[in-house]
Amino acid sequence: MTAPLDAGVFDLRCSHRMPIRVGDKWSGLILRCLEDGGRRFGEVKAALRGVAPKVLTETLRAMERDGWVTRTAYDENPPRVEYALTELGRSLLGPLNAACAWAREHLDELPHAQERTPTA
Amino acid sequence: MTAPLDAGVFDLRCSHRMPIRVGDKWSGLILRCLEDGGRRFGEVKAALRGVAPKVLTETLRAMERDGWVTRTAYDENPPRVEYALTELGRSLLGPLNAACAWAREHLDELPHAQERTPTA
DNA sequence: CAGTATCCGGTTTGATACTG
DNA sequence: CAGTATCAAACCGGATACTG
Repeated sequence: MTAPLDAGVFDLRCSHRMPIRVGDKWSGLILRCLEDGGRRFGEVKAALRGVAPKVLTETLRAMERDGWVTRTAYDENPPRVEYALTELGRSLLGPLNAACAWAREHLDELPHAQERTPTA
Repeated sequence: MTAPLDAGVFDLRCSHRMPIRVGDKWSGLILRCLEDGGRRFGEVKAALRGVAPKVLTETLRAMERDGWVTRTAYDENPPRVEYALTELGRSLLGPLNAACAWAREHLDELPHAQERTPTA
């Protein structure tokens, strides 16, 4: 099992707000959540502070449909479900890192960086 | 003056629909419009077939505020306005190209590529 | 725990017509 | 030509409560 996700993970890896995003509001962040290994629904939800369970489910299902993540449900009680990146999903980390690198380098040049929509 | 924009430009450079986008719906496309030099409002509008003038204006103004493009109005009649990339805006082409490269390479692996929301 | 079911509000995008 | 004004719709994204 991988280390628990630090709640401040996104502040550490790359700036939270960026002018480039993957798909919808949460997909890029979820990619980051899963890059070190499979995570449970609750883990991802906790890392994405504030996301509604409905929205998280929708996003994860969309990513599953697109072949970026796998969903594995274990028949236990209480239930346990694990999400993990596919090879395809992992390949998205390349362009995502390029975007994060750009943000780290140029974010301070954006006059209105603080008001932009939240992204990955 | 640069060559007129081919109406099919986006089909040639990289696939029109991508899982990564810049900012809002049109910003990435506009970046592509301007990468070969300044363009007039009407040129960009024609290349982005179907965009409402209101939306295009809003998007261009937002990009201007963020320091990605410059707007130059010539006091002529009929009026002429030119939009061009700044150095900062040009630097976005790096990550954008990384995203386009990803799309070219993996788009056929996306089960639902056709139904995704339009992006850059 | 891992979701569904509802309801809801705001932002985003658009169609259309008009103007300096 | 390069926009603005107005109106309308769609589309997220979210709050909250509930369930196997």
